[in-house]
Amino acid sequence: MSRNIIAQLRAQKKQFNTTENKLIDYVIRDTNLAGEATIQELSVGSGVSTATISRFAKKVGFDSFRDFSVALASAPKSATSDFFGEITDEDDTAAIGQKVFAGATNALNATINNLSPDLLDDASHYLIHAKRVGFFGIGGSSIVAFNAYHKFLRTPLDVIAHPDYDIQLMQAVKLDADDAAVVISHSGRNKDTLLIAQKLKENGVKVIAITSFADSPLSKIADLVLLSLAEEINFRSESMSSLIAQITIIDTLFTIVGSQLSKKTQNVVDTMRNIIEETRSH
Amino acid sequence: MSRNIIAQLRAQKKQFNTTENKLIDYVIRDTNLAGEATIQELSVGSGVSTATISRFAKKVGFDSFRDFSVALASAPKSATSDFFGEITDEDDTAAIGQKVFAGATNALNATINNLSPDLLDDASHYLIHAKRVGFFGIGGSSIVAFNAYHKFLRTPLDVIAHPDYDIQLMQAVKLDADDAAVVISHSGRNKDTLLIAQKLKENGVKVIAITSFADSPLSKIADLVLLSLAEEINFRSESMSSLIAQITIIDTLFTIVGSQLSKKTQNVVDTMRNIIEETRSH
DNA sequence: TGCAATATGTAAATAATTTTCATATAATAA
DNA sequence: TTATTATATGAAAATTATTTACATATTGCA
Repeated sequence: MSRNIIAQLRAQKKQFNTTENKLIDYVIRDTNLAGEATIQELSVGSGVSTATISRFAKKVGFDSFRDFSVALASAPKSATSDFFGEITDEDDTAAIGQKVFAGATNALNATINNLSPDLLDDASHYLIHAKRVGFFGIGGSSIVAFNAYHKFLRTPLDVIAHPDYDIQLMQAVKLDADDAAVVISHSGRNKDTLLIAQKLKENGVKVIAITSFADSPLSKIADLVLLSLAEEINFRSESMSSLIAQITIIDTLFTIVGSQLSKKTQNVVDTMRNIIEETRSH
Repeated sequence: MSRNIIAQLRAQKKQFNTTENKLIDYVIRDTNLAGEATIQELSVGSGVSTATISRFAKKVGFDSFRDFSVALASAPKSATSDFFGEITDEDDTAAIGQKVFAGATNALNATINNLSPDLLDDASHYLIHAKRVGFFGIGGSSIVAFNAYHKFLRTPLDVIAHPDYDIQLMQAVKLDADDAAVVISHSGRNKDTLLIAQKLKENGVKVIAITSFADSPLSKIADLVLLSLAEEINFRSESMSSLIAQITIIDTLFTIVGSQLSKKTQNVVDTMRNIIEETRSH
């Protein structure tokens, strides 16, 4: 019972007559209400008799109105919509928690739905074949860049990163056409970040941008853009959720690169993980 | 109708008697089937009379069995389960991307479903009323701690953090009973982290732990534990997803603290954001 | 325009659900 | 441990919801 009855009714409106479309319109208008209603309530609301509704349910492929009703109730809702929205002064702790987490979940869904596997393939190809890989980001994005550096240290790739802008700029200037860079910026418009990207571009470095805006200056400079999407509820929540998406894009690249390297890489991962990451306290 | 009736029934099994739990078990075993069944079918399947089922529906807060049935039909399915699993050598780029993002999404859902608003209230109370707040984490968790520091710099709170273990230890030793600390560790067993937590505890600092394991040594030391949950597919993916959950817990605390402070705080946030975070390139 | 086919709604027939009542079970007090 | 009281359960009666039959209205075709 995973068919989406609403999508089906929308697509097939032309195949039904006037009375049936009266019912369809009523059901589509408020699917939640329709899914909870008895056939009598639906009849009063739509102006179609219960007998016709019963027949309609059979016509669209159900054994009974009851089965049709179940399909309405289980039709996909717009995900997490009840808890998705701007945090207001009236929100208590539970509501704030739900909204922050819903924002992050929606950012993840939006981002993966937009990410092209071909772009991911190209990006991981750049990383694997580069002599050296640099990760760059300013402000909040420096945390993503440093997290990326931290993760890719576990691969055989030669990677560099630094939290300070001045040192990032010096690192960028020293990279050349044999290298690759991942430049991370939520807006894609930060002046310092753009200067770094510009230097990289001038040196022929392959530039992978991770940003939220496809038409930003950073996207125009980059050879390849991976979008980290987040709903624009307000600026504060957007950049928080976007950071979650950025980190998960890095995780994905790291996993793809790891998967495409040899079994020896797996051993390096295990060994370095044990040394650096966690040591049992016994 | 956004309540998750299955999660509710699972959480409240202790509040029901033998016959009622017979019904609950039957319903949980196959929620899809139960959502489509008439009360008679459910009675035959579960061995509970239709009269008792009708009463049970009212007991758990519905007006009628029909409404209960609708709730079953519209209960959330296991999110993105089709793509949730271990990354294998046969996975192509698209599958890897889906699985990494599904792992992150599931971590977020598991974490928010377990987070108690009372605990969040207590944690934000500690933070707001502390003279100074320190964020501590080693290895991958240091990134979460530094991200937290970066975010809470935007609040009027006096906050400290440092990526190096030696300096974190020195900072911990200097905190006292007027202060609060957030200690972040995925496993809750890292020796360096535990030493820091121990020093904090000895000094009477209020310790908030963010960890994935409720019965870890860190949880035992802490005054308050916020769990960052992630399915244990394998160690690598679990700690990646757990980091996403940790960051989102920090985001939630930051938002709650911000919401509980004055409108003046909002202005501080806006001003500092413009100065530090992003500058338009024109 | 007229006729045949199809659709619709009312009402009767059937199915599903709720409530009542008698009995069983669990909890409590002596 | 036993007796009493309170509560739960299921069978059956009462009520509500749904489907189908039938009469009439509407649509499509020649």
